[in-house]
Amino acid sequence: MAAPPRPVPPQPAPRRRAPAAPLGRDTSDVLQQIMAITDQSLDEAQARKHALNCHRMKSALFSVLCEIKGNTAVSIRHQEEDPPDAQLLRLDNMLLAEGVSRPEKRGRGAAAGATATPGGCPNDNSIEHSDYRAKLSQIRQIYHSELEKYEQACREFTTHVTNLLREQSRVRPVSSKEMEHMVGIIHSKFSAIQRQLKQSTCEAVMTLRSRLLDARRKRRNFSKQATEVLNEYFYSHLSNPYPSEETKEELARKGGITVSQVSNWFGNKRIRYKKNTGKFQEEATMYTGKTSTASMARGPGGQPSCQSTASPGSCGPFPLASGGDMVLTLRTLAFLQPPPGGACLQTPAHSSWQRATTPQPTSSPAGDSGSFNSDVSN
DNA sequence: TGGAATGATTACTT
DNA sequence: AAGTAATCATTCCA
Repeated sequence: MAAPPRPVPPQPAPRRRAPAAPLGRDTSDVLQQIMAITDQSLDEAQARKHALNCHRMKSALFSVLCEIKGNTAVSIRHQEEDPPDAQLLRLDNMLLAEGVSRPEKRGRGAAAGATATPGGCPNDNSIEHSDYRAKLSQIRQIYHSELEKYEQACREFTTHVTNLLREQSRVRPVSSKEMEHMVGIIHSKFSAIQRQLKQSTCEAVMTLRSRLLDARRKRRNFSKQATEVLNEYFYSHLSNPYPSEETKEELARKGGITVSQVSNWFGNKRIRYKKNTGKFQEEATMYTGKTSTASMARGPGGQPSCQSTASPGSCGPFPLASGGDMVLTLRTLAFLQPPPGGACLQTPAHSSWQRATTPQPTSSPAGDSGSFNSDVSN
């Protein structure tokens, strides 16, 4: 087998001294002049450039440069298509989702955040998120103006470089591929800047979100209506303050809050009540008075949604401090007679709650030793 | 302005 | 999965 042809070593680019044989003295001079341009001032260079353009050997020089270029075969590093950058894609998606990268639209903006934020009535959301929307709008404006600036600068610089290359192409061979390559480099540099812009915009949006949309930070006290509804249920089911899912839904609807807020409220209430029963006596009295009045007005069985009444023999832990609950007391008395077998027909009360809230004689500010612990719904 | 009240979150238990 | 207990973060009020 014949040995593969040895690659021809690239000829060194002509430096100060031109190859003597094929080129004459004129050409050598011209080349020297070209090389010297880099050491000259701008004005000198311009003058020299003009002189070169008008030089009688210009076309000869051009063809020589073409030949040299052909031989040295300066390969334009093939600019492989960048694979779609995952991080850039994420940034773009996020900016799109936040309504930053799309043109501003009325009423949009924080919608994603608003729907994700639990709690509060819808009005609250719109009021609280208006601040967010305003700030997001500012971010959007800055983002777009910066983006526009970068694009403008990119266009100008590309034009400038292209013109420069076109002009140079009069004295040296510049292929369209080279031009494209150069333009590609410029674009990739500018897109790096744009990525930076996108990154910082995303960070700004994230900060804004956490500052203005974080549910815990935007805590609002429930409306009086909601608190009343919840307290009424709580104190009227003191022996077993564990509303069912359906009841929670109903309470949520009545109070204009979410089911999870109802759950949170009952969780907090149970804990805090258990921890400091005495502190809640006044409140308990108030609500048990209210609900008993209401139930008297409604008559027996007036609370269809309250299915988790205390079971007989596991009466509510607290004495009814207020008067006006004669009916309740009598009803409670009735419950003191355990049914045959003593079985609980109702939802089983949570034993831990009952254990923990077993009435302590000292915890009753009313000191009414004659009254019975009662769940008013009984 | 400080402390109490309160809604939400989190780690853990049942 | 629902509840408890501790804690956080915010709001309210004297």
